[in-house]
Amino acid sequence: MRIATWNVNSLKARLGRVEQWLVEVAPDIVCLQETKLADDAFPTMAFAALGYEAVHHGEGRWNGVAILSRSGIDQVVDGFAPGIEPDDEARLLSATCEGVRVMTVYVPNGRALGHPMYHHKLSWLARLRLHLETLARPDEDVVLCGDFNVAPDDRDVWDPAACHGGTHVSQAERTALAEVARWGLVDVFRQRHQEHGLFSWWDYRAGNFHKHLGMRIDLVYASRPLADRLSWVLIDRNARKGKLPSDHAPVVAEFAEPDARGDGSRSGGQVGAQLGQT
DNA sequence: ATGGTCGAGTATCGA
Repeated sequence: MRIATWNVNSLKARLGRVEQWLVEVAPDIVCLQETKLADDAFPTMAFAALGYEAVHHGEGRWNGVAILSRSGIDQVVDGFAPGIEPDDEARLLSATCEGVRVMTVYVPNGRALGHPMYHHKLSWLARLRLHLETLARPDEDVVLCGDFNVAPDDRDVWDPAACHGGTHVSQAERTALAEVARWGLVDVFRQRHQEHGLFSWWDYRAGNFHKHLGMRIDLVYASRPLADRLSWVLIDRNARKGKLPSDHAPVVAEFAEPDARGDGSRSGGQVGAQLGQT
């Protein structure tokens, strides 16, 4: 089972590239973020034509998250589970696809340390932990993926000194993210690849992509039973290249079937951390 | 990166 996550930074602006990428990569399940669409503008038919059922939780101008699946979608929950203080923005969507509990998230950016939106971000991550506790169990197959707007550790930024004092790297954000993971999730990319400098997002400005000034903030968290079946995981840096790219690259993870071992044998050997290193 | 760019939408704001 191949699961992907991609912050597309406007699905309207990106639909052609997303369609082409789906054909090339053929994921079974896709988590999208920042569709920036209202639900009635979501391109359901375009995805159906490629064999995907889709659910979308959107609001219009900003945010917006979606799940695509080749094998059905049930038990859909928009936003936080009942009983948790609701989010008035469309940043979270949960569904069950082929026996896997799938959650797509677009965590608030935070703007600046100490800004009201920064405190909102920390509270949002605390509520995400409650959401997991409410909707899933760590001994099931659970995947939580998306744009977390937090770089989990210093290997995930180009220069920790240059980033110091900004959002995405503060101890409070990292602790809040670690609390989410402590529910019972593994960052499968970091489990498989330990090197510094493997990024999923690069600012559009100042040629940062070409200078390799980025961050790894797009993450695939899997519950232990699923993480134990990881065959390979990579960042598709090629999707950040060329005309009108998103500022994020997709992350793709392949998991073996439940009765098989995730030792990479199904992939025919070692698979690297990135596509398109140059 | 304190912004050189995008995408929203049409003046600026958010990332």
